[in-house]
Amino acid sequence: MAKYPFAEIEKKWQSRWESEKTFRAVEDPAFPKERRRYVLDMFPYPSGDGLHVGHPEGYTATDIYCRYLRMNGYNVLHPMGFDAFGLPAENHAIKTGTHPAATTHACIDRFRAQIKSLGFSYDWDREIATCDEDYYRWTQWIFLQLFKKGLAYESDMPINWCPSCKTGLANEEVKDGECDRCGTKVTRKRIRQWVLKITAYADRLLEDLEGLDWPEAVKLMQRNWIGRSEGAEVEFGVEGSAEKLEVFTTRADTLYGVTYMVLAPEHPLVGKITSAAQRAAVEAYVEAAARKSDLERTDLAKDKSGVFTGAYALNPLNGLRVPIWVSDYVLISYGTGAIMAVPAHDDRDWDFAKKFGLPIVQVVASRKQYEGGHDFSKPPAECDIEDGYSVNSGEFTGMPTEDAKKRIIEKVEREGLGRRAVNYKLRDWLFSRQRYWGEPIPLVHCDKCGIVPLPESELPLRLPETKSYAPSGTGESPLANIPEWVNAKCPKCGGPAKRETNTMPQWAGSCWYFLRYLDPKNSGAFASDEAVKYWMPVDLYVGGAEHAVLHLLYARFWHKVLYDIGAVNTKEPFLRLVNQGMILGDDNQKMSKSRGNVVNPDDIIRDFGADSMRVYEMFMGPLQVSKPWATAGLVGVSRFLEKVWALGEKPVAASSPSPELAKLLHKTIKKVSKDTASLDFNTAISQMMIFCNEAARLPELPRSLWESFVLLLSPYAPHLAEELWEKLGHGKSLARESWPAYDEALCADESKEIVAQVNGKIRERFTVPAGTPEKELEAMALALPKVREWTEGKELAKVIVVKDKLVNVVVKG
RNA sequence: GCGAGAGUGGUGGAAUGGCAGACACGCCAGACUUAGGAUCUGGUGCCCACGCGGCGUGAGGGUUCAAGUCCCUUCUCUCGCACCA
Repeated sequence: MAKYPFAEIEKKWQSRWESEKTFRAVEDPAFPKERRRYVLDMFPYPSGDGLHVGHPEGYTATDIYCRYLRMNGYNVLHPMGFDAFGLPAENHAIKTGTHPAATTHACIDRFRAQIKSLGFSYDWDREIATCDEDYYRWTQWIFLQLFKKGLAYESDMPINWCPSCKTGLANEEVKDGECDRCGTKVTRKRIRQWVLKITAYADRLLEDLEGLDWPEAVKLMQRNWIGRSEGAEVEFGVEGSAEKLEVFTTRADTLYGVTYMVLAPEHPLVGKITSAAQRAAVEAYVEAAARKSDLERTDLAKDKSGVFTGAYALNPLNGLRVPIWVSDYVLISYGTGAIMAVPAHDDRDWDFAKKFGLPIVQVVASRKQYEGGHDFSKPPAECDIEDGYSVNSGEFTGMPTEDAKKRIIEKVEREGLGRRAVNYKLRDWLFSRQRYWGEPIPLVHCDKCGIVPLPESELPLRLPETKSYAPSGTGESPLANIPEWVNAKCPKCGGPAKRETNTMPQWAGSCWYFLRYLDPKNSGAFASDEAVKYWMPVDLYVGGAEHAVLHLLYARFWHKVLYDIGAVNTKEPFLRLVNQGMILGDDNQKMSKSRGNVVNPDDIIRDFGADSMRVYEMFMGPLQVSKPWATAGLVGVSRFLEKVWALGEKPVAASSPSPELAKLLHKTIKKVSKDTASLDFNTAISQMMIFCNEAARLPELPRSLWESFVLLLSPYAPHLAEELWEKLGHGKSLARESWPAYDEALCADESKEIVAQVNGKIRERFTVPAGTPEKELEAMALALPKVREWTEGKELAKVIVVKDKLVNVVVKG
């Protein structure tokens, strides 16, 4: 049998789809809202390496789903674009002097061609690239809205600095103390930065997760990242000083157990309260801590360090005098940067107290201890962080932890010593990068007027041309070296002003790209209200799990801001999220150049065709799990498509199929429909293989049977299916043909094989008409020779009958 | 350390609490051929005194007439977080 001419067929149909604009999406009001779907892929960063077999996995999944939806009468928006600002192009520019735009556009062209070679049904008229002026104009516009709402501010807090990328990083971009991008150890650096107040949206970002159809794991990661915790801020007096020491605690019930206080080394009070005797030691400690990177600070987590300040704090509840220490186990960036230490009920405080010989007082007891008359005047044997009953706690002694918390906070509030408070792990988003290849931040610094936003009419603020892309060396972006660009007029007073030289991080463009697809050519707005209303929100968003917090949290934040200013109509951008699993190398390891296990989609398409590539990637296993690539497995899928092609060469008959085959067809339609709708593509393909194996036995194919099958196959192997459809005499693409319907009655078997079990073990099988009553099944089973053999001489305890399935005879003895 | 998920043939993987291993790869045998990753037919979890008997879903318990599936304990792997008071 000749290999089917996939190369020819695929080229033919791809160019036909393109010239006929088969997959153009139009905002046709004839489709009611519930008949519209927005199906989105996470757009790629077009790297110089080209497409990876991991990319087409998600893209194939959404493509199959979209094709299925169209055939089921949905109007589908399915766009593709490019996340095009980013460091690799800039680094290449530094080395070679090539403009990053040139590099990027070359990469985009390559990516686009590769993506097109897989025959995806994108509406290419809506393609966008985040580095295009026409696109980043609106990224800048959104930034200005954030600025105007007071959600963007300058700060020169110490930031995470990647010495290799020569740029600041958001907390989310630091993994294990290393740069998320290049793996370089992150250090700390103080430079002026732009920061977005994402924390102002913390509660909403948390609450609105509830209604989303997202993987629980991703929601959990976001919840943990936001890290909301409820507690109280309590003020401690400082002995011999007017200063107040404020701490945040979630365990107000342990206030009587405070035996010392700890300030973060960066805490402003450190310098003020340190005694003369301790000053030298404290200063040395603070300096040493400042020199440590975040990684070093967490590396030393096991072994606590610290210095006594010589000062004492006064417990607001019991007046007890406790020493104030400085230690880097307290973080300046969380809560108030100071803690009340309760070593009896906090592991970290326990370790610290043990190391420095500080007192430990038990104030919470387990029920057992409490009722057993335990002696609470002695220090406890171990640290216990569980809830229980308050002890050694004055008027609160005896209360369960929950009550004690509430009552103590009430008392603290009543007496003006503190207040109920909520804290978040989430920090504001470090939004500026000291790089060239990103969106310029559309602000100027004017001596007279301060920070002034550019008028919206002056957008886009274009990146200037330059010869040198190298960082300025001062930690500022290369833009700072271009005086013609930096020196500008203040839009407010007309006086001299300097442009902001920081650029935006790569996340900026991807925060809203799904909105630009709605109306990509609009020059008066990022998208028209009509387009937003027509398509939003995104019904299905498919992409890698690596974006679980970063991109998805940032995009949600921007979307909420846009919602607040009335620019979009939904609180959340992505209704349903699916993470495709990673495709590993055939050695079960992550694909990487250094391991030499990378598979190039171009090679696969050349040797086996795009349809084989598509079907194989879907046949490997469930979309959501990681699975290793096996070219041997691909061969199996390729053979399947060859077999389909061979079927297409059989004569087509007007006859109707045999009842058995008709039944198989209807079962196949049912299973493929259900599994495609639920993205269970692997089992849908398996069912089509079963159908083909049967159909291959026929000398000729009944037309109705074969046409239905070709339509079922078309979302999976669209080129092959189109060709077969044409061979069947149809002049038009099958992309908008109706999806085959199945007859439920025809799916049911009229006879069933019943399993006869004795004590749960299968002893015999027999066939009966479907729907045979339980009573009859029982009688038939009991009469079987094998069953009689195993039940002989034993007492019949009971018989369980499951209609159309089994009879289980339970005997004793 | 904490949190989440996953462990099924030689391999990828199927199984509303009801026949474990669909489909595919690989392998074995045969047919047709004589080499462009061919096609077709049959077989293929393990053990066995091969009697259609026994054992089998990481391990150990439990619930149930019936457990890969539900519950408890435990081990291993993957991912995420990691002094967040």
